[in-house]
Amino acid sequence: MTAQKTGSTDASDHLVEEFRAFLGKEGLKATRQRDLIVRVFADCKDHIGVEDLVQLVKQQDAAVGYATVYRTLKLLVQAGLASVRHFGDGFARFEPRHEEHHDHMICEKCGTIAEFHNEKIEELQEEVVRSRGWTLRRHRHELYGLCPNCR
Amino acid sequence: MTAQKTGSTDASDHLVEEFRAFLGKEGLKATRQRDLIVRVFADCKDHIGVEDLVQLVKQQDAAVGYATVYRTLKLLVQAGLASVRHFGDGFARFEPRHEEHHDHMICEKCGTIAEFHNEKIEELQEEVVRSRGWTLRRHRHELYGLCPNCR
DNA sequence: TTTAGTGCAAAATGTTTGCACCTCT
DNA sequence: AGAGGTGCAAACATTTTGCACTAAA
Repeated sequence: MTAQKTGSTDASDHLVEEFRAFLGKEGLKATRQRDLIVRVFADCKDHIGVEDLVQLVKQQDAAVGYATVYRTLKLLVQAGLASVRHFGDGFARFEPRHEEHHDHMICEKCGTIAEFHNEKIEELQEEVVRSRGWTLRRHRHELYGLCPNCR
Repeated sequence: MTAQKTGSTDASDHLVEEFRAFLGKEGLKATRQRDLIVRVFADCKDHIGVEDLVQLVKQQDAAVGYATVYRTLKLLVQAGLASVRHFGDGFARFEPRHEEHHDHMICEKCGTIAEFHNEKIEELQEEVVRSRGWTLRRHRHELYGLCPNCR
């Protein structure tokens, strides 16, 4: 085998597996680059931007280009294995899809991103939507403020 | 006077007034273009994109350029008279600042945008943030789904 | 061997900016 | 007169795409 597997973990192996399954099902091909990108993506911190991800990937294979990373992330999202977020700073952030849904708190000073979940809010959202005759498919709920360190 | 005032309303006159006050206070100048842009902005439907706004403005003065519209909107936001929203479709939407805060419901099929407000959700947000030692400055809460017509 | 993927560079998109000229104050 | 504004086109930043070449299946 020629592909390196530096930094592989259970989590990344698992995501690579799932992604390969998706590719197979869709008649798409598994490639060295896709495996690498997905593995790096699975192991890095959440809410990573493409720029940062490319840097990490290039540490293991300098030949991988932006286009491939963009294309792979798009496929991951289509596969339901990742989700995109736009926090209004101009570029997209990606995170592996978590089992449990969560929303985000963003520190406007240091940029820290934390996660939160509140079941009551989720229920109220449903209620708001239903009472107006709409159907809820997804939502985005972001709280911007100052984290404990920056207050 | 040379500036046209087609379509002027109480609402638009009021916003123009406020904006002029802001400009004066900041040592900036009131201009024909700024008046026009603000007037059109105040009278059109909420959540307008720059593209659409430019079209409306050009109907009254074809010489006004994109740059001026962008610059004026930025000033309006700085003045606290308008706010920007990014709904993830790539371009910014603007709306005049309302007295009462509200959030948005977006139809994923026809693009309709409705507004909602739920005080209980607002309180729960505050609680989430406070319990983690954060301070809430602003938030974004968007519900994506299907409107009654598109279900 | 056929179909899809890759890397590059060019294009596209939404937004900002440099500059010569114009216009408020 | 002088500070600031405008319109244009060029610059930007992020993301997408066309194409010749390469690699899975």
